[in-house]
Amino acid sequence: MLDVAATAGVSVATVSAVVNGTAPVSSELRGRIENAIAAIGYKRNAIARSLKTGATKTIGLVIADITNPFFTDVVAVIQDVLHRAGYAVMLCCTDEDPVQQEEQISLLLDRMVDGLIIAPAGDDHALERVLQRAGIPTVLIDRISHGIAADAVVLDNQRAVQDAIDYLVGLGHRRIGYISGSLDTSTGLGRLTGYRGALDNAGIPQDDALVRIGNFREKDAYNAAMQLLVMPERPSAIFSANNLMVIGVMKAIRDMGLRCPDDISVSSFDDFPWADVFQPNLTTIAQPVQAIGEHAAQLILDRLANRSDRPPRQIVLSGRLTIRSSCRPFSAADGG
Amino acid sequence: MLDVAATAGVSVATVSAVVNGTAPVSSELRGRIENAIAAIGYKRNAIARSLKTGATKTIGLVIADITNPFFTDVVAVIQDVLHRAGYAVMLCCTDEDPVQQEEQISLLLDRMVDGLIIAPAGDDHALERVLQRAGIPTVLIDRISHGIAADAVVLDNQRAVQDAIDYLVGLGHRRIGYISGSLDTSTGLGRLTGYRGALDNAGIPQDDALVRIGNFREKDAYNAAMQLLVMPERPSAIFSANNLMVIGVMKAIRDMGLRCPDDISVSSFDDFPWADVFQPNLTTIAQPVQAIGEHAAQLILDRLANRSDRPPRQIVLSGRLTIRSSCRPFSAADGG
DNA sequence: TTGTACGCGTTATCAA
DNA sequence: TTGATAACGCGTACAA
Repeated sequence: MLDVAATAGVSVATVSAVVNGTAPVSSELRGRIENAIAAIGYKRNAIARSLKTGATKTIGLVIADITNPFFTDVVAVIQDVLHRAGYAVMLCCTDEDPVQQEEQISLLLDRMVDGLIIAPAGDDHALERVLQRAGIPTVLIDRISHGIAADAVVLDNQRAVQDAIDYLVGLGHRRIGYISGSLDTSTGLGRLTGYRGALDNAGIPQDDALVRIGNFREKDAYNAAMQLLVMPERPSAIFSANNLMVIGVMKAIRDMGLRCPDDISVSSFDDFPWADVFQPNLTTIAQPVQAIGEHAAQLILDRLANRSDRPPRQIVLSGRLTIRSSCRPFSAADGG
Repeated sequence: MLDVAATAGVSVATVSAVVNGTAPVSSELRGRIENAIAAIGYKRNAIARSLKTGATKTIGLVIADITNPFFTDVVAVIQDVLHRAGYAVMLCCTDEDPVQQEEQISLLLDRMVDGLIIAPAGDDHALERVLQRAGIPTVLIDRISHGIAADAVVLDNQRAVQDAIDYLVGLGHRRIGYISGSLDTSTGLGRLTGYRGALDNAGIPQDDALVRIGNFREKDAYNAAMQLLVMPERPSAIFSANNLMVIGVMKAIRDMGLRCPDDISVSSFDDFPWADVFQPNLTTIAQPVQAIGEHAAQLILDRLANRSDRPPRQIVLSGRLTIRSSCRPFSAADGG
């Protein structure tokens, strides 16, 4: 910028004024300056700018797993909206580990991101403290941590799972296995509550042996499903609380020499783009990824624009049960 | 840092010395300073540091599509290695669009990333110029742009596709449809070359009508496959040049009332984690995503460490044909 | 309308 | 071993 000022024969203040359009400059000088900028190939140094303004125009995005199609869909939307608004986004993955989560957030905070969008891993109080000390706008997505008063966009998990289980019950299933996510998360909890609620509504007694923890991961879900499948009286249907886990469930079913939906019905949370071309066509709960991403981005943008300390907003969206062909009617006579 | 120095009763230089361990400090002062740091809750400002040192400890990662499982797998590995080395990574998506690509790179450059890892979209000369002017370490992954002399890690695309087509030919297929990626990319080109080479080796005449451009996207591939399927003498097998496109191919097959592999065999580039649990079990070319990510991260780290202008290194890895059950033997008697 | 000069939080150089 | 001070590149009062 010094160079530009020198070659244009003006002061740096004037150059700054035209670069930022912050003050009126005579068209003659503006021309000289613009020429000089083009000639030198000058680009404003965002680091120095950030140091001065205290804003990096960067926001941190923390998710559990970049390999999970649900998260990537949401990330794509968020990035799109934020980029359009002039923000860069820094993406970090926690691998569902609270320790890594703290490291990643610390990394982001070090780099002075202006805001944070987080899908929390674990209901850790550490997160609460870190966020408090950070003192920057934060929006929680997918999962919320109780005790953290922040903007959030979540799903009505309970309602969604209840719909799915209602559907299975309507098909005649009474022994429905449930592969749960980690109960340290609001999603894990909410979805399980939906399962239990549906059972209660249908007058089906709860059987704890039918509920296994899969921690939202394929491998754990595989083991969990295995335990379900070797039961003397195995369930006639299995519901998986997310997309990664249903892969594990299907592998377990295959390895046990069973077939879906002939021998066992399967349904899961989260949709796949290929769900209606590959067999079995999975009956799933599709999340409104587009809306989730847009709302999350908009919430953080609002906070960034209005420093006002108005109360946190929580946006609750609905999932949509998408019925395909992985679930079969069942009657007791089918054995099992 | 001023505050720390004040409360510890020392100069900022001394504080800096203990924070960075850059100069020996008497244990007494060190103690005072560490206490002061703890008391104040001081955290070093990375922005100011970057302004001074000229390094942001951040590297930019540019891919086409965060929704593509191949890219996400690679990104996960790269992030892991780079984080471990103390670098943050800023992820951007180009959506296969050279214009967006230039914008995203510009965004990254503005923020003074120390290095760039790019999966180029289009063989654009613009990229060459941008990179040249950027003057920072760059490694290309997946695709290379001719004329850009940079470190790169790519696949032997030609060999891999040739293996797959050889396999189909061995099964008796002679009319093999090919859904190509954009021919502006080295991958699109290399893979098509593999297809043509395999045909030549087998003495099968080239039929341009069997080659359709799908631009690496599901929707375009759907249309391309449709054109193949309505041909009077439709192909007995289709090869798709990537993972997104094979979904489109399968949708086209379904919409035409055809079945795979009964009516038509299908194979594709890129593997899926669920490929052997959902039907048809796709025969694919699996890329060594772990190795790609590790090499890419290592190359950029090397460049960052040694400013030496040693010649660019190109690492070429091999794909692995993974045979499942989406391809059937074919004889002319089968009709078609 | 334009220019001067200071400060943002660090690090690096040099002198003490 | 420690401290004073000059950059790093930019924005912005304030003065002209």
